[in-house]
Amino acid sequence: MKSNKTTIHDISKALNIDSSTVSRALNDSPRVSKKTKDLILKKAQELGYQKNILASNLRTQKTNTIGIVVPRISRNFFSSVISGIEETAYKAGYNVVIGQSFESLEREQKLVSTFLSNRVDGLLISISMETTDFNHLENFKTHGGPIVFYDRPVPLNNYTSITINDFEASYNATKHLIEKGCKHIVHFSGIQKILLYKNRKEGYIAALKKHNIPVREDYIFEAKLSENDGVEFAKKILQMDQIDGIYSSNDTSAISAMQYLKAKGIRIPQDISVVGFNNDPISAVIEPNLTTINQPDFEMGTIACQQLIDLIEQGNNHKEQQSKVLQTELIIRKS
Amino acid sequence: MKSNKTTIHDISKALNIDSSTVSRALNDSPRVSKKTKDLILKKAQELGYQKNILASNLRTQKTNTIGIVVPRISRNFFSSVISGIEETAYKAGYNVVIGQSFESLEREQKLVSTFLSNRVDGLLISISMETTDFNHLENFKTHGGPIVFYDRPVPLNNYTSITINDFEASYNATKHLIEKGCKHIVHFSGIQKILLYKNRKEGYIAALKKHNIPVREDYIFEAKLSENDGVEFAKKILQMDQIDGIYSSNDTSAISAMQYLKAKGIRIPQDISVVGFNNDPISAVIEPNLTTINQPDFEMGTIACQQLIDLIEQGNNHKEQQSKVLQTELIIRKS
DNA sequence: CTGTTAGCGCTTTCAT
DNA sequence: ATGAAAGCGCTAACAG
Repeated sequence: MKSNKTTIHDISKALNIDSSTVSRALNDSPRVSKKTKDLILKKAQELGYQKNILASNLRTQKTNTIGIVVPRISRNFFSSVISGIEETAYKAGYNVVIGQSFESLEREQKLVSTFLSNRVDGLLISISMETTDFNHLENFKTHGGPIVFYDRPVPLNNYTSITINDFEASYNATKHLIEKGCKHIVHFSGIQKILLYKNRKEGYIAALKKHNIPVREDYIFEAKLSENDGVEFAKKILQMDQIDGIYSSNDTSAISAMQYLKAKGIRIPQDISVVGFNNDPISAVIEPNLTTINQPDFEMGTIACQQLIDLIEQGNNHKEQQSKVLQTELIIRKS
Repeated sequence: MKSNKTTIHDISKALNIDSSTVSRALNDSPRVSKKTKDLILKKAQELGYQKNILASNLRTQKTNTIGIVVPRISRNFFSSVISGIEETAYKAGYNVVIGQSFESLEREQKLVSTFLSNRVDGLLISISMETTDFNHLENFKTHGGPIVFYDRPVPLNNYTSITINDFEASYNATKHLIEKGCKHIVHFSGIQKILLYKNRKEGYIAALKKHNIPVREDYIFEAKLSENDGVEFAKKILQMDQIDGIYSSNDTSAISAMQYLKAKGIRIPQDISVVGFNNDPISAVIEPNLTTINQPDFEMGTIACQQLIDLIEQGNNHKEQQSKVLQTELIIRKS
């Protein structure tokens, strides 16, 4: 009643063919004659046979499963990445299991440990904002399987990672504002411990320097995690006179800033240009004229997943790690 | 190198204790003395032992894993439900695997079949919009394990389901508009084959009738799936004179309608009241004054998951199915 | 091309 | 309280 009891042995008995042959036939091995194969397949169908993957996995020491660790699936960027991963994984015959870290190191460690005990064949991970210690990942690599990092850069060598060229994206965004004539550009940034924000800030600064615009520390707003930061940012801006451009590399605070302004009935003046680092449709709705930096999210998923599969399937052949840096695209919306 | 080779037999040999005792100790069985238990636990730690779940699962015929089928994780409502599920599942010692159907019946069938072969202990599913045939689910129930449906109602008996009282939510939303003085209320609806939209439409109609307001078919806009429908809706509204209220039970088209209007620079006049069926922050941003129907998303996840776990753990004791209908809450934003 | 045999690592009677 | 032994269902040498 409970379970689908038909096993290869049932087929084996019914047909008087050894179970190993049945197994081979079911796996479409070339070492079985077409005749017996057909016979077996027919019988299998008839008995409603379904392979017991647990047994198969135990035997082969392979689960054909990829573990994904993601900060949170509700963020548009990440859910697109996941879709890209799924697509690639399924095509290659892999399943995926997803776990959310919710930006907590502790949860991330638990997830990785769960994936390890569940013997996923490899790991795709975008580290949490809290993650500065990488023991759990080193451990997974030694005892579990290959790891590919996506989106958030890590200060580690000998790992494959698929990231976005944040520096360049930031540089271009800032350059875009400068070319529109902006001279006083505020930058919404994030905690500098996180490489991503650091790189973006550096891109911003580089663009200013290149165009001989003085870098003013009071134009750089560094958010912690909370959304309150956005409100603070908005208030600060309102008190500043000369601002003619905003470049945000931090969605969360930018959105909350905009919401705050909107709630107050304040519109960002037309003569202030805004560029946001954002794949979320919400930003386009708040500011239809916002120029956005488009990140290749789905593509990032496909590439990261493909890399991981390559690593899994080639075994530990000491192949060189092949990290990739993807480019972004500046989407300029017209009013 | 590849795998964490330590097994219970290694511990067994190292300590000259039978592997069965080791197994018992590791599972904290009361039938092992505290002394040997401590000894074994210490050794296990020392050797970096990690249980091979695959073997354990094979033996026990249980994976401690719950399969979740969701139309798409990027929708805010669903990602909240998932968070609720995860929370409950982890607390009870279950893992979850998530699969997206992308509103396609075919993908849904594949997912369910994958979950079946992977021997998940039970299934939580919100069916795709295409799903009118339920064989894959009947099949899962017979050969796999219990199923709990969440959010989207299904025309099946003998299944547990956690849904929202769409009729009442709709009724209340419409009533709210009527009480604000609206007499010409447009309703954004969806395909009537889908029970959810049908129930919502019925709630809308019931409220009108109750208050002696004529039901006009030309006020009911039925969307297919595409976002274009929203644009059509917006255009229609612009051509109608008397409209003083909008009640949307269909997020997708409502949002696209609003985006269209916004892009055209048209604001919904203050004298038109809008109620939306929406847990998505995007709507609040588009229309800060929008009154929304708040659905208990996270809670739905916890309840559905708990129900499923109960079903899994009680076995097939023919316990009655306990479906639940959750209530919504009308969130009235003040200008 | 097919059969024999052994075993993946764990759990679980059944003895003792 | 512990040990012996069997087996979950599948796959993979190795023979023939």
